[in-house]
Amino acid sequence: MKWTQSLIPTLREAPADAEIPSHQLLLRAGLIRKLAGGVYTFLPLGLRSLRKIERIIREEMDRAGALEVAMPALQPPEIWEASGRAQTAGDVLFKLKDSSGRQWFLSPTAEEVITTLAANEINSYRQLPKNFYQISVKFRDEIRPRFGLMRAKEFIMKDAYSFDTTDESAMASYQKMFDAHKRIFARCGLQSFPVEADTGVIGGSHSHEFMIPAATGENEVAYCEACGYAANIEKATSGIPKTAAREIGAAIEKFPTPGVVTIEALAKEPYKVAANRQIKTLVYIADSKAILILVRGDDQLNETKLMARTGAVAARPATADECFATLGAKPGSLGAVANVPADVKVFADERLRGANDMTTGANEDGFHLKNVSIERDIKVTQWFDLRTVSAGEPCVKCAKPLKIRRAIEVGHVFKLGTKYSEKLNATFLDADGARKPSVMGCYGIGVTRTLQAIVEQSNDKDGIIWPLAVAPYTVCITPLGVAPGSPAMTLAEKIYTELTARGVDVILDDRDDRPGVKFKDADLVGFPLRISIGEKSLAKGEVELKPRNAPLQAIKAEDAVEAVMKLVGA
RNA sequence: CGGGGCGUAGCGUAGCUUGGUAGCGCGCUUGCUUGGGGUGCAAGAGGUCGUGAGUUCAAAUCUCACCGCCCCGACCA
Repeated sequence: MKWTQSLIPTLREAPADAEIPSHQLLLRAGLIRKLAGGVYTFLPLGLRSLRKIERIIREEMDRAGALEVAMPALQPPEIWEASGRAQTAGDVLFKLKDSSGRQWFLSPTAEEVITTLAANEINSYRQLPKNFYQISVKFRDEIRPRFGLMRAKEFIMKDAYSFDTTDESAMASYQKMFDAHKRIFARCGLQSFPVEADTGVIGGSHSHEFMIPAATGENEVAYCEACGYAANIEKATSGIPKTAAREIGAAIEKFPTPGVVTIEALAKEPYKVAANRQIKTLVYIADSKAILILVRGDDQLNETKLMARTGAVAARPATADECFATLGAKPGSLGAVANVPADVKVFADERLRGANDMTTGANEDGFHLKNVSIERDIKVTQWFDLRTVSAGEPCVKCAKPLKIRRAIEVGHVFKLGTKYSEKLNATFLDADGARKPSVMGCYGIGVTRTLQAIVEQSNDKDGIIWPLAVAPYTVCITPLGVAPGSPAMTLAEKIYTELTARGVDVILDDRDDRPGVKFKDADLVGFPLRISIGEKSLAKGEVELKPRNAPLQAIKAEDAVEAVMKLVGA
């Protein structure tokens, strides 16, 4: 490709609405343009990288035995009603009507479609296991599109779905996909790491996310450098000890705390009740019903755990009015010792089990209770792990201190079990003559997000640094004069032709611009290799080979093609 | 949806407080110049100041509504 024949609209300055480096660079290097919030056009350069990522994905999925299919983006609501997700995932669904008034959903994912297919086409254990995948545009009515391609309303996703006869076989399919994902990200030049994850609205029992460490990531990951434990903060647990039991305290005592509505205030003079000796009482509205949650004063509730443990589909903190209606007091004086209505469930964090000598709200504004023993004085409906781990807590596996860092989620593998196959009748006749539901798994990669994650992970002050495998062009040839027939241009075209013939992606910067402009643009776009051809070095029979991430080296003009071939490993 | 901020040329921005001629840098066009890290000079083109209403002799500027965009939170590949 000749530069002047492509469209590479580089920008000196980043558009004001781009916040993070990768988003700015994708815009500045002329790879993408925004059409609307969360909706982007891929320009020629951006599309080339995208296609290379897709190709890697296809190769690895095929290698893992998955079968490529193409499912419709337009999906009938009935299958979503059947799976139950019309309600649970309703908020992200783009809904539209055709001219006859019939409703359709735009596909945010395809469990329902593939399970329907399996229900119709798979009848025998002899046909299993099977794994289907596709790479296609997905639509999600994201509450808040963000950071360019990172969270978009329309994006490209690879989604794969496995069907197995048994749990053990399903775990093997899961492991295959887990390994394939790992290889895909490695081949894209990404440093990824898998973490244990919550299963969310997709459901299922077992799940890992593939994370790319990045300060701008939307996820927090707790990990242990000693033993390798790693989990999304939404899922992570730690080996932190339970609250120490003390000598049996005296009877409960109510004491006035006028104006005290925070843990911190109660921890200060004149009360001096340490946060770890307080019980924090939270009122949540879970699926329209009030529930109470108890965590230690110095702990934070983990809402994802709350939803996962209680099975709630939607949960939010109660408003002050709702708290008052439930317990007769406002936030700041809430407690679970007295005045808890019989139909309000009380969920307590495991760390509080056995705790005594605790202080909590009295359900009377301006009063707290002390000498509370949680098992004696509070009717706990159920105990769960509900707290959020923090850095420095002992690892659950090896007790070394955990660390926490931010990361970008680029892939997610789930073991689904029979949730969908049962609801959508994806059953098969087993060797024993029994009809059984297939055991499923699903495996996603955010392809457009992966593209941006690569840029986020690999850039410097001058621009993008593309890994070889996913660069829009591998080599940029930069003649410093472009007059037709000039020595530099003639050699540039010769090298261009030879490299192209040998299967290397080359772009020839034939713009009649000053060298500085061309160098800056080549760095900004981030081509892995640049060959500069100018009169000075040409006088010595040399050209310059400049890897994007390594020092420049002068080489004999006639060695240029071989030198490139060696570096691209072809 | 709750909270915060912003909409002026392709990009970045000044002007708005205190109403009166829309300005700058980059980019673009033309000519000359320069020619190994965003060359210099000159001449140009490009704007219904997000949209609508209101106040006023007069609105980019003040008021209201709407739309769009960005950031923090809930969502997630």
